Amino acid sequence: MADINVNAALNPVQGGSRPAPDASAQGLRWDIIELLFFAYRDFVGDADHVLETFGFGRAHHRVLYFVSRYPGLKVADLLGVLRITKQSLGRVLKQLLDEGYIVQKEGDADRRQRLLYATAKGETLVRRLVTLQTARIDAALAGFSPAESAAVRRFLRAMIDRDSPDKVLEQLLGLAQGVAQGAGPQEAKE
Amino acid sequence: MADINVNAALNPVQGGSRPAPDASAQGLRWDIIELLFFAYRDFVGDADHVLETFGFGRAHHRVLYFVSRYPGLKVADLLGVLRITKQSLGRVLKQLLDEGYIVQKEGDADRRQRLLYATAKGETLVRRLVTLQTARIDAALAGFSPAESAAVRRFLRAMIDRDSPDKVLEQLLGLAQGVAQGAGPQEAKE
DNA sequence: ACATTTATGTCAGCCATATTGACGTATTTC
DNA sequence: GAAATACGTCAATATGGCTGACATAAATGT
Repeated sequence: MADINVNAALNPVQGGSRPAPDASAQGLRWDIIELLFFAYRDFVGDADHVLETFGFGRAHHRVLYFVSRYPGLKVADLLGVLRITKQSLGRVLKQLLDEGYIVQKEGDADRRQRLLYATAKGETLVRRLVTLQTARIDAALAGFSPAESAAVRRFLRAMIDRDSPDKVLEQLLGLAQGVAQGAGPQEAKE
Repeated sequence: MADINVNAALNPVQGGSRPAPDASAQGLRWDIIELLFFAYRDFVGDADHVLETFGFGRAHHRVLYFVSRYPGLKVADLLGVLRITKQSLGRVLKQLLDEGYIVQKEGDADRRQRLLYATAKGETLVRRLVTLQTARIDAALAGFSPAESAAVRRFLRAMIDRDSPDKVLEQLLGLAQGVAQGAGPQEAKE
């Protein structure tokens, strides 16, 4: 019933058939923009549902995820990666510490640092979330040739700012692809 | 200086070299998960900067975008697409109406409906944002063969929930790929 | 040794965006 | 005429960002 009107209205203008009023859609990537929006929405949605049952939000997820993935992360690094302020991080981090998902350890060389590590409890939750999201990714990549999967990866990598003020994670993404060993800031300079 | 410690800590554990404490990382897609996070962050970041100068946020962007792309969208449809509540939409939509980016028209068949349309002013802003994001996508896809681009698109499509309660946009995504004409809810059933 | 810088934490308050619940109003439908 | 629908809105609340200010401990520089 409602569907009748829905369908009447729901023909995308720009990428579709109509001549498009003003400038038409010269080479604009409406399709990919939209696909990214929905893909990401559903991708994070997987985790959101689980997190809700823990009384956590996306902020907790991001913090716990990166701490788990990069054990010994400094608070400052985390701030750089997440691009949020100390104060914003403070709240969520405190919760994760209080509830035993993360622990802090004094830095060896620099005792001002509070290096962050996920506890077993934290690792368990992260793994659960990663497993969920992996299932979606696996399903999406089902039937893809190695070349096609590689193309997807290359695309995502190329979508990321190279020249960002991150320092930290941009290097990590250089690593994340397979360089894993060398700790140097080389590579990933396109 | 800080980089020394950074590099010491920043070896990803799961996908990397270490044996990984507990379960190891059996087939988990850490890399793609991370790539998606950063890719999306930077992708929406493009628009965020522009929107800031207009006093708008992401919420405004999403509303304006979909109204522009699917002229005549009903309020209820928009709520379904964005997955937010009427109240949340209300504020943002009111601003966009007040400032002349969007107009409402009574539905022909059903005069209770307020069909939404972007004004020229609204279209201009949307186009600017889409152009920005298109530039990033174009850059990312530079040098991709048609088959590789297609793989990227297929991946993104496959990441989206098929069985979602959206009705609306899931059909649109069926359309968005090229079916554009038929208004039927067929296709895209994997 | 003392001053400065750095790494971190924290207090207080603000803003944007989301939520739920309740209610109002016009319009369509049964 | 009653009920359901499409939409708007009021009020209260939560989350996750933000800025500014200030505190403490440890490292660093002169």
